[in-house]
Amino acid sequence: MRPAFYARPVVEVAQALVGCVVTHGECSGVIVETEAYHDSEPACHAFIGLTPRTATLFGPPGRAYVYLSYGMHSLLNAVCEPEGVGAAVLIRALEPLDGIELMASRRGVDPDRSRALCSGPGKLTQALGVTLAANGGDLLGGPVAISRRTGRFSDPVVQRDRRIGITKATELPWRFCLSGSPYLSAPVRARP
DNA sequence: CATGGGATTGACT
DNA sequence: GTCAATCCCATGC
Repeated sequence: MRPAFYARPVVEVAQALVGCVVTHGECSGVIVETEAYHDSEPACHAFIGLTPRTATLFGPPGRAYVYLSYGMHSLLNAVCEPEGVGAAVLIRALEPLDGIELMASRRGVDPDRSRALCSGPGKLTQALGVTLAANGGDLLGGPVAISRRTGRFSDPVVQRDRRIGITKATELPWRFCLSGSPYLSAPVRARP
């Protein structure tokens, strides 16, 4: 992935990340679901401005923004847009690729139930072993890395939907899913 | 320093 | 469908 990939409008990057591969150690998976967040809308942590918590979001693009949700789940984001703009793409679900045994053991589920491994933003970080320590790391070459589309994910069909689990700016269609994937955190909603 | 709110998940009715 | 676990951090006194 080139550095300029992330220095674009966050909604564009969110769509472009579907089909890319996230790797941490021996574990990896194909991104099948993302959401975009931007400091211009209140669902984004960066909406409140620059604070210690949001510093990573306003920093250079191509870094990992990892934060703790509900006191127990680490959520992985890719920081986007030029430095000074607070924007990131939340990685919401993966199709498991490598290290499935290890991911299953971290998740405490049967390895045969591969759809239970990474079908949610909290699940995938637990499966990959990503913690708050990854916050601020370089996604191009860091411990947590994202690489470009290959094979059958080279030219994915991506569906748009509204974002999940938020209470503000719920009308924005900033969720992106790999069409027909059985590894999503939730089905794409029917068109209104 | 005390308080309250989550970009979630899994267990349970 | 409902609900609690659990903790970082922003805010307010």
